[in-house]
Amino acid sequence: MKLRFAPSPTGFLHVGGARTAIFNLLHARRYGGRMLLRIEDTDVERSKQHHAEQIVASLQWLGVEWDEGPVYQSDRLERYRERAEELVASGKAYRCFCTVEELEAEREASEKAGVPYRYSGRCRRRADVPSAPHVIRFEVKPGAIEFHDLIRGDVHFEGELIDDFVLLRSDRNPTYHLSVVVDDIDMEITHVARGDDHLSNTPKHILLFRAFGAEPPVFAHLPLILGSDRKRLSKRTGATSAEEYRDMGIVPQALFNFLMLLGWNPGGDRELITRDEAAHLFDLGDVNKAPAVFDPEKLLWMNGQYLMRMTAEEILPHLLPFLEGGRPVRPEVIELHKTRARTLKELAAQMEPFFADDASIEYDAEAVKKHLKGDDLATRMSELHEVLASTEPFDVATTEQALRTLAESRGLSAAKYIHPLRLALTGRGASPPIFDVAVVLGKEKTLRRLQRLIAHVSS
RNA sequence: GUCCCCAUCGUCUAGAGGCCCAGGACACCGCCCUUUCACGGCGGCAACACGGGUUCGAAUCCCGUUGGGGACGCCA
Repeated sequence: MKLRFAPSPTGFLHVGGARTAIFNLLHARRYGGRMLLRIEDTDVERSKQHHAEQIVASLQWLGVEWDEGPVYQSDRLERYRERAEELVASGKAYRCFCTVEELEAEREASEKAGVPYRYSGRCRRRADVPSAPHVIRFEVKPGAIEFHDLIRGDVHFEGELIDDFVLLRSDRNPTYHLSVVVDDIDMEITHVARGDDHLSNTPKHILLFRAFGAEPPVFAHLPLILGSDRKRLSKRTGATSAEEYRDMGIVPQALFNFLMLLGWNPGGDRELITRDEAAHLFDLGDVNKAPAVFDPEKLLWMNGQYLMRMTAEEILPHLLPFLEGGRPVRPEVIELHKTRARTLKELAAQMEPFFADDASIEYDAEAVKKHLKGDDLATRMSELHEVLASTEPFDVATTEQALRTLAESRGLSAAKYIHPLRLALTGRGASPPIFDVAVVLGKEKTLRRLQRLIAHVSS
């Protein structure tokens, strides 16, 4: 068994493409098959090398591995020409000398007449004049074309409704139909899992496989991923590329997991599942037929679930790009925040107070209004400073005990000390448990920041 | 327009004739935990598009309607 993911390098890795890659990989892994990465760059106008590189990088980031490739179709142009000529020689394809202008005129005329356009086939019997510019077209014979799709079931098309499609363009470069089929034969692909949008191309491909005397592979057409507008996911309704999700702080494992669940589920009520676990359960035949709407909100939730389950060491390499100037981060700081963030970006922002200079802590206006009040505030904080200064050891239990004892001795609630202390240490109204914060910050910084708050409220 | 496909809570889905007056998850709303914020726990809101069949019995099978999507390139 051998599967392939075959993106065309005309842009970034689209999440729809990413899911196709994931499903191909999972099916291959499940059945001990191989996975090929093939770059379909036969459209010289639109294909760009840097896009190919970005796609490769995105797949690596996502954790989609391949056993062969990447193979570039642009390296195999001669092979496609050769095979197209074979079909001409055997009478299954013919040279068409119609110009693009002529064809456009025909198309327009049909549209005006309100009849579905099909190429007239008028070049079919034309004598060979190979020196003049021409394309090579495949002759589609009437008759039903049927195939079994792993996801769609039995599908059938009428040959009468299929155009004589172009195999080789006038610039001698192959079209998608030719290169895909030639490659799938040469590379011994057994299963083709691709987007639904290719369903209507499949009968053409089957005809080509047969014309080449090859057995068509098993097909599986994946339903599309829709945006919240229920149309093909597009920029209009949100981020569409894997890169964008990486840049907003989504961890690759979470995106992989989320995408995998669009149209498939591992059974039970399980939702959090790793790539390697899914590799034991996945089957293309279990994929849903209906298209799925991409819900960014749920992806965020899932990312949060991954963050809190990952160790600080696992998070760190992903987090680094979100930290200013590659600052050193202690694992304890990550541990303190990872259950509170849904993205790496949020995580980095929440960790800010731990990197900041004591002098650069800014007090959140709303929190100030709420917690920095009372005539005795300065006194309270001074006493707290005094108590904490003599607290030994400076650990969570001891500092907490010290603060509570002080509060009790003054007949005040602990909150009267805790909230201002949080403001002093983080500048914010919300943070991880304050004694954890103090301990991770260390006695020195804690006292300095508290001192600074006292100065602030005394002035 | 022509061809093809799809149809369970707002969203992702479970469901392959009786186990379902439909289960889980996200989101939302309560409550609990917590003198913050999260996490977590408990509870709530919320769906079988519609109409005909078939059957003792239909979310599940068939037909139609409606709605949605995709494809109709010398793009992939």
